[in-house]
Amino acid sequence: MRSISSPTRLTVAVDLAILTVIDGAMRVLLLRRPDDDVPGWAMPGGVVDAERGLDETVQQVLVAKTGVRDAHFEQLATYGAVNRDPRGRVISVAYLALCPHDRLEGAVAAGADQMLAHLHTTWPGEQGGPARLTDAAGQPLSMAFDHADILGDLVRRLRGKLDYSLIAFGLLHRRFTLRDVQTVHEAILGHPLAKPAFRRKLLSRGLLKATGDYAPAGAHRPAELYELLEEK
Amino acid sequence: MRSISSPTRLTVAVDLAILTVIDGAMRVLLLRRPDDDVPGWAMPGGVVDAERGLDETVQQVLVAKTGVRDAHFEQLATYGAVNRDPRGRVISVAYLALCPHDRLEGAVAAGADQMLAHLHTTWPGEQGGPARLTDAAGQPLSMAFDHADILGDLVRRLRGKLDYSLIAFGLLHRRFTLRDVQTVHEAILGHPLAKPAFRRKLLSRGLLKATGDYAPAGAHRPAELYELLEEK
DNA sequence: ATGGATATATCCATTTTGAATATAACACAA
DNA sequence: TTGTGTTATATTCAAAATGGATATATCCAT
Repeated sequence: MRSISSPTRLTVAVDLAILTVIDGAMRVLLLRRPDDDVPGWAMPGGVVDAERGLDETVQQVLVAKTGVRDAHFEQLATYGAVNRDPRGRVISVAYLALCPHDRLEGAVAAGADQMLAHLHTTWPGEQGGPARLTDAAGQPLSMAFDHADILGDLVRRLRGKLDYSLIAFGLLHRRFTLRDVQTVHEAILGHPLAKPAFRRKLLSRGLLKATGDYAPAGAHRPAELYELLEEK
Repeated sequence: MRSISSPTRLTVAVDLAILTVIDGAMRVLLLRRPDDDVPGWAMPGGVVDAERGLDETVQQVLVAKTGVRDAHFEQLATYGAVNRDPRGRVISVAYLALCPHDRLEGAVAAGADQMLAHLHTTWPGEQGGPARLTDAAGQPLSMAFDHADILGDLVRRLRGKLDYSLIAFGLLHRRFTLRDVQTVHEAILGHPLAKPAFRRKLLSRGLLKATGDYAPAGAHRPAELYELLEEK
């Protein structure tokens, strides 16, 4: 068996969009780049080394930055423009990781060097374009590299897959109300949905099982808790 | 600005699923691996070098292997398991390239070392799993690397995007009949479609313009030729 | 008890879908 | 010229899905 002679080798990194929904708004974990480095905010990431697969590297970064071990993650796309990193050629494989908000809020303290930024789009539906990231005060954040483009691609993909994938449930706890699911859908889509139609379509997917228990509520009727059926 | 000290560098390749539809069947260009190399059939590909972006590399491979310059292509996913190439660590970014069949048949002569293999699935719908590749006689082909898995992912993705993307039109000429579009859809989905419903839904997308010309036909009514409206 | 709030259920008109049938245009042969 | 086979195109109808509005249920606070 012939071995590969002397091929070009490049730096390969994974970048993680660690996503959650808080108070009906998409939030993504961003880290501030060091001062003497590429300026701006960026998604957490790490270089892929020779002994680790892509998924292993993602899991490692996820645990290192958030402490969360069991988040659902999936690959988004790979970005390899020659000048996307001014320090040198880096191929970045972007991943999405989904997490219920309290898991992240517990492990990630907002500070000067990291935050759960608000994630918006300036375009409707699945049109596409860069995302807009803002801080808690609504001020726009300056993004490093092509990370605003990557996050724009992410939102477009989320909107497309929302209705036929289990993405929404990765952002919820094991048990949730139908309203919780609707809130997640509205946060991702960026517009409100009609409640009866949403509920009907969600239940008709045959994915959910009513538990018979009810969420603690305020001065109103409590909502029933559902959970995902395990598919075989 | 700090430069990256001594990060791990890996071989990065692009692999191309060059797809077409011939006589109602999906076909993909495969090359036979050299005898002293990894055995089996594989998609054409090339190593990404430091000065070329991913898309540039794809275009280069496409022209080198087929002579086709204006095929539509898009990224599928990236495969980076540690042992996917027995010769060493290679990160493979898989791409889909779409081509009308006569463009490929003209440039790619079927032979002992390359062929337009038949591409099937053994699973229905968008369930997922490896693809099944066969030669002109229907004999299964032994695939190198993880290329059967990649092609399975490709088919699943195609089936999901077919109804709301322009994928089908990348496999057709500039002018085509509605039946041509249906044939492409049926080839990708792997099952027949009802003609009136297909036609109604296709036209209601508002993508097509009737030309007033008709395709030469045999002993039957000729079909009108349509073309894609240019979107702005 | 009453009212505010939210969950859940029901209803109805409209649109979309699936499936079947009818008509049109062409080539070829009797 | 006329009939027949074949495929394209048009029409029709019932069933299903959808959007929107309204009604009812359950809880807490007053």
